[in-house]
This record gives sequence, structure tokens and C-alpha cells, in this order.
Amino acid sequence: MPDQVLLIDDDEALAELLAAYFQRYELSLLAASRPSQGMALLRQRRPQAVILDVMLPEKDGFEVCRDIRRDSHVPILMLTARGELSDRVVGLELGADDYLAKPFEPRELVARMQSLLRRARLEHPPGELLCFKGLDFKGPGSKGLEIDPNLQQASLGGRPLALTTSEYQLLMLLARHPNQVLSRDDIMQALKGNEVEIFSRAIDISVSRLRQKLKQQHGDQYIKTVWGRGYTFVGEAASGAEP
Amino acid sequence: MPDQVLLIDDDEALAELLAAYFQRYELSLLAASRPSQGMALLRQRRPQAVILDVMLPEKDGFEVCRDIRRDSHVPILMLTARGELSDRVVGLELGADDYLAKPFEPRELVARMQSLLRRARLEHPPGELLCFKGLDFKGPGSKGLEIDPNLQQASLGGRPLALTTSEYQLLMLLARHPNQVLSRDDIMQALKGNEVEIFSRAIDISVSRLRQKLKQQHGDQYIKTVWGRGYTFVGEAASGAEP
DNA sequence: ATGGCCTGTTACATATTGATACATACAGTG
DNA sequence: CACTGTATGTATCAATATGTAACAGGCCAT
Repeated sequence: MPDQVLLIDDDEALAELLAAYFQRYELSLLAASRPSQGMALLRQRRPQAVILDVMLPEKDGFEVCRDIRRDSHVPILMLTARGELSDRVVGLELGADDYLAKPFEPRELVARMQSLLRRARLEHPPGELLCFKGLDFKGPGSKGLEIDPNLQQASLGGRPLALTTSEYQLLMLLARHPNQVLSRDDIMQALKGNEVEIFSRAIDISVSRLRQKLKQQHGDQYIKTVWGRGYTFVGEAASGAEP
Repeated sequence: MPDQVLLIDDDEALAELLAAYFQRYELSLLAASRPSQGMALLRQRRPQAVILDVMLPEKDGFEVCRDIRRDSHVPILMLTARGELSDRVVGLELGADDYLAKPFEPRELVARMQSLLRRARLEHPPGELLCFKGLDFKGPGSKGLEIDPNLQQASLGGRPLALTTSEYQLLMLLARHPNQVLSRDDIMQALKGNEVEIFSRAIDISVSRLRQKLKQQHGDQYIKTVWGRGYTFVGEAASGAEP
């Protein structure tokens, strides 16, 4: 079953062109020329991704993006006017996942769309619980760290952690790559998307906050700093249920 | 014996170019133009690393990457389309170890490959605890030196050591080559890569600091100096868990 | 608007690392 | 053995990287 992509753009010619193009890559295109129609299709057909033009009748693409984000995490690729970098920044903040400046090569759109779809599929390993052994060898009752992607909920030693969204995402990212160094850049890319400031301590701060919440009476931590390179999650995977 | 690297890419010209280039750096190249061929070579020849293009016939590089990861930890360097940062994210999810955007300088590919190979040589098979008998024969309670690659944690006499990243790496390197002289150059290569000053006392200083942290009341030390040649780790391996 | 939460920035405290400098150890010389 | 040139040990300093408290702006639900 091919992935379905919803295009919201009033350019009918583009819609036809893309529909033909997408077929070659086993993608099926749903086209909506107006936002209201797009939102309706989104609810009815549940596409795997959305392509959203910035210039639209009724309301602009940013508002539509925000509307979509209110009740869906569907990947959104925005078509921005040529090189409007500020558009990209705004879009980012509203939750878009990628951008492409008009005019573009259809091939590039397909490539980026495939990339988005891949990412989305990867990020939704349905229901798989991530478990790691406890680090404090003294306490026998400790159940270690558990991350539940369904509930977006992590718990330590059986007690739920009150993590914010970004803290949860950071923990998830790290935990899915145990014993692997992730550079600040990698983390930025994964969490924030492409357009990011080179110099920022944002990641350090997030890690610091996450560590504090993960630190119950342990001296030890799941997140280790690799000086000059980045951060690493250390932890032995534990099978779902405890013996 | 040179390291063998497997290239999976349908660009024959690139394969030839790289083969010639690699020779100069004592690397040998195995080329496969299709994923199926690549997987076969991977099983037969057991290369030390893999270079994987994203755009491939049959199936894309991401899928191949995932396939490889199903039964191998071999280091993978992915060649991504220009600037596709989201590809980088996806690759990360799938377990690739490094990325390079096309087009690239062959020299850069070689550099990154050497870095990957070095890292792979340094790394210990996951999960295996390195244990050495205690050196102080007076104290019977001593549990000696233990290095846990999972937790990136070394402990002496049962007490965890507070080692910095580079101290831990140095200890790991030495301990993985017990009773073998490692020159300062070897150590530099292994820990820092090629981009280092020829003449530097950095290693001596690191060894000095590591020795201080390893020196609990012992007069004796795990790390011996071999005058004019380098350093050696002396220690009798002890079986994994002690009662 | 108001207040609370989330998140990034600024600013400063610490930690890590390598260079310099000097003390000491070693090997070779007479 | 004393002397010399070189290698090594390590204290101290400086540059850079990281940790985190305090602050501020944005967003959201009243």
C-alpha cells in the first residue's frame, strides 16, 4: 500500500504534475486547493504526510500549519517563496518538518518527501517499550528506566517522570542510541530540524534539566558527557518484563 | 595487513577512483554496485567498514543500512545527497556511524574512514567486562581493576573511579593491549586521530593523571613506562565476576 | 490581560585538556 | 665514578568545553 501525501496548494497544474511524478515513486497524491478542503481531507483520509504551500487563499500556510499541528503530528513539508529564510524560521516554530523553496525540482520534492516518510515510519515503532536496567546497584527494588512511546511517558524505578515534550524527545533520542556518541549537532538536527543556530547551548541546558529529573538518589547517570564530542546514553537494555 | 573497506555504490567511476586513492593510504577497497552483491561480499569477506550510497538500485541506502545492522556492527559511512540533513537524522536512527555529502573530496572520505576504523579498533565488544587482578598482595579484599564498557566506568577495588573521557579511553586502550608496548604515537593515533602535533607531551601528562587516579595505597602501578619506547599495561586478567 | 509553564539566552562556576617549565631518571661517555 | 644529553614525571598555567542558576520571552489556558 503506497503512502498517501496530501498537497494543499491552489496551483492545479502543479498538482497534476506532482500526481504523475509521485506515481513513479509509489506515492499517491491527494490534492486540495483550499485550506478548508485540505483540513477536511486530512481528517477523512489520514495521509502519511502533507505538502503545504505558503501562499494560499483563505489563510496563509503558517496558519494552516498551526491548525494542523493542533491535533496531528503528521509530517509537514512547506513550500516557501524563494529563499525566504524568515519563512523557514517561522515555519519551524510552527512545527513544520521540512521546507523547499519554489521553484523546485520535482525529483527533489520526492526525495525530501521520502526522507520525511522514512523518518515518520521510524519514529513510530508502535508500542515498543524501551527498558534499561537500574544503575544503582545498592537498591534491589529499582526497576530502572522505562520509556513508553505510546504514552510519551518515561518512568524511573517504577515512578513516572514529569518530563516536558522536548525532554522526553531528547531522552528518547539518546536512549535509542545507547553507547553511541551523539554530537550536539546530531541532537539539534534530530530534535529541531534543519535550520538551527550553530552556536547555542540549548542542548547542554536540556541535558542538564533532563539529568536533574533522572537523578534520583543515584550519583550515577544514564547520560554521559563525551568531552569535545557530545553525549552518550549508557545503559544495559533490559527485556520488557523483570524477572 | 591493510584494512578492507566495502563500497556499495553503482557509480563505477567513483569505485575506480577510490580504489586508487585508498591504495595510497594502505586501505583496500571492495566494490559492489548493487545491494545484493554488497551483502554477499559483506558476508564472504568481512570488511572492516562499509561505505554506503543513499541512491542505489534495488533499494535505497537506508534499507540496506538497516539490513546490515540486523546482523553486524561493522562501521558504516553513508554518502548522502547534497546537504540532506534530514537524511543524516534518518541514518542515525538506522545505525550509520558517519555521513558525507556528495560531492566530496576523496581526501575527506579517507580521513573519515580512518577515523571510523580507528574507533572500531579501539572499541571493545559491547557487554564484555574487562577485569584485572589487584596488584596489592597485602590487601585480600581488593577486587582489582574492572572496566565496564557498557557504563563507561572503571572501578578499582570495588570503588568507582572518576575518570574523564580521555582518561577512560586511555585506560581502555592500554588495558586492551596488556603486556604490550604502545608507543606515544600509537596512543595518539588511537585516541586523537591523525590531526595531531608530532611532538607533544600530551600523552605523558594524561598517563601521569591516570596513574594518580589509579594509585590507591599501592606503590605498584598498572601502567609501566618502557624507557624510550612507550607505555605498557601490566596486569593479570581475572575472570569476569568475583564473589 | 494574567499567570503559569516551557524553552532558550546570558553569565558565571567548574572541568578538561594541552603547553610550558622545571625536576628527576636513564643511558652513554670519558 | 662524574658528566652530559635526552627522556620522562608532574606542577602550574591558559584556553576551551561543559554545568547550571537566573533571567526573559513566547505560548497557552484561564
